[in-house]
Amino acid sequence: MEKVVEAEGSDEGKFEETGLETSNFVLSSPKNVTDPVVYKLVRVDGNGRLVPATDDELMEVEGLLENEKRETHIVADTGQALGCISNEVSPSGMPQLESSEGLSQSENTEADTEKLSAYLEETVPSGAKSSSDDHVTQSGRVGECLKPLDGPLEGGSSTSTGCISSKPDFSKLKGEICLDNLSIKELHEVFKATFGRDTTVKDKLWLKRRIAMGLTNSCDVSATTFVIKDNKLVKKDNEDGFNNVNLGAGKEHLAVAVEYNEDLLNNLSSQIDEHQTTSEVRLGNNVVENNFASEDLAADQRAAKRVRKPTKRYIEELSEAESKEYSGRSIASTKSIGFRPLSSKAHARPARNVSLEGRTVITRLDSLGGFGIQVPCVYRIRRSRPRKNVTALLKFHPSGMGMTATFIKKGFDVHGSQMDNGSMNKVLEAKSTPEQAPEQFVAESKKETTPTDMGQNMGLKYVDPSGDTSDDNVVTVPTAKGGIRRKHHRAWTLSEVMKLVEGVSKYGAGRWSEIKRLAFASYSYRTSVDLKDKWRNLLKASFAQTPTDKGANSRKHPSMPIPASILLRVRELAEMQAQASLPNLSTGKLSACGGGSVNETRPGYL
DNA sequence: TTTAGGG
DNA sequence: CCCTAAA
Repeated sequence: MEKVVEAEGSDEGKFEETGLETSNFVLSSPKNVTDPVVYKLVRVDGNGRLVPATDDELMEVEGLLENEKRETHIVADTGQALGCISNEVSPSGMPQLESSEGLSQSENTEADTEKLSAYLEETVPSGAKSSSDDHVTQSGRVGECLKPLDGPLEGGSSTSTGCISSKPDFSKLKGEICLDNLSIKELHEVFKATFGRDTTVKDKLWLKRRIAMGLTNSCDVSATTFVIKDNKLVKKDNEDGFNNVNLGAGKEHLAVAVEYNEDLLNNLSSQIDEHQTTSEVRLGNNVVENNFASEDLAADQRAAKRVRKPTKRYIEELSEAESKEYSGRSIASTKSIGFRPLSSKAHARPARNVSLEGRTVITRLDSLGGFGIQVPCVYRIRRSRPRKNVTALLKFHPSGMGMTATFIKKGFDVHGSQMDNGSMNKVLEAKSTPEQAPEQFVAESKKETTPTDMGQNMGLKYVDPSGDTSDDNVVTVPTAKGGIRRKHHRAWTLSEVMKLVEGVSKYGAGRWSEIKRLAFASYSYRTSVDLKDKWRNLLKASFAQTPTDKGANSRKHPSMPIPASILLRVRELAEMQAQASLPNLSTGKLSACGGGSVNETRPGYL
């Protein structure tokens, strides 16, 4: 808190490049951060010059920090809203926010997101960085980005809301869930029930927040007490009466310090989530967790993830992830790298382009504040089907590994230089599977909006906090035909199940690809087949277990107990559809065939 | 490519 | 979950 760092030229350049012209915002260059608590105090005045914050400003900022700790989420939210409004008002490409109130507000938001993205940039040395970076930045100033941002906002909640109407009940808690009274162990259970994965985090607050996020489909869980009712967080303290005035404070030359606040990160990740594609979303989530870890809350959790060491599989997936996930954004990222001051950064972070989704932890050597510091990075590796080519390749050439390695290495170097390797381009093209863009989601959610209880949760953005951070267990199963096939297992989270149920209710069972596309756009894993299988299982479970209501619930460990409410819904849907399809066919046939055909079916019985 | 069903 | 036949 005592350090005031001047933003680097590179950052300045970046902002200019990205065309930011808002009168003032705060820069952050986490690179210089030596202590994960806060940082960067820089003031920017109208002409874009950077001025190191003075001690006075520092004090001022400290005051603000107090506020921010509590109100950050609100600030961000209102800022968003404001941004939307002002953008709608002046869609003419005049993104400037005019009212002084609005100015300072959005300014703050922008600053926050900016900082966060900067932080992300640091924490997530991936190609996604620059794009997400730009994205966020733009969303702050250009209207176009706010639109897609608005859509998923509704859609996200709409999809999950419908089915949450049956509250997730953890057998112990009905209706109202009060996380405050739970022990850590209980919180762990709830956590698992909510996200389908275990956590080793022992921090109650963290758990509560996380769970609350999951249950409320919102990131806005920065309250200090956690009582969840009707999927909404009941806050004891400060009501929403707080009206975004406080922070506005109408400071033209505002120096804002941003701490590594969970709220901010959550908000950011949610914002990113809005319009980023899956992998980036994952990154966001990872960052959140990672950050928590850096706050020594989830250290062990991270440690758990670090266990697995890179294997052949890793290499394989690595290369695949690179080609598959990286492709879409790689263009953009290289582009942005192009106009970036220079790749001194890039050199500092060789791990950057390894893989967007890599879950494997790589510690990269980074220079933070002049010290060489090992920064653990969590990457996710895209789950993928085994590639026959690769395995074949590896079999044939003992050097197969080597090849793959060089391939990857190229990925490293690709950076600014163009990809000279034709084959690589080819791979990229071939493998590039542009994930379903948010737009689709938006459109869909718009037209699918049902008048039910959707409205209330409208504004809440849902980030499946467990989402992609959960481990994917890869188990190798020996197969008869000599090969060994890998079995990926990814526990279905409650939210996924709910999405699925809702998807089925909307589009009907059997239209898996539709459901996958529309309701699971953000889950790049979960193929339509997966959905189908899951539904099949749900069906089985619902019919098998509904009679004895406690069946699955009493069973503790086996697998995540699916809330009875959901099973009920499943059964209803199943029956509905059974009756929806059968009568149609039978009536059709009967009416068409008339009485003549009666004999054919069951002559003896009639 | 997507679905359905078996393993 | 994976695999595969059929559409």
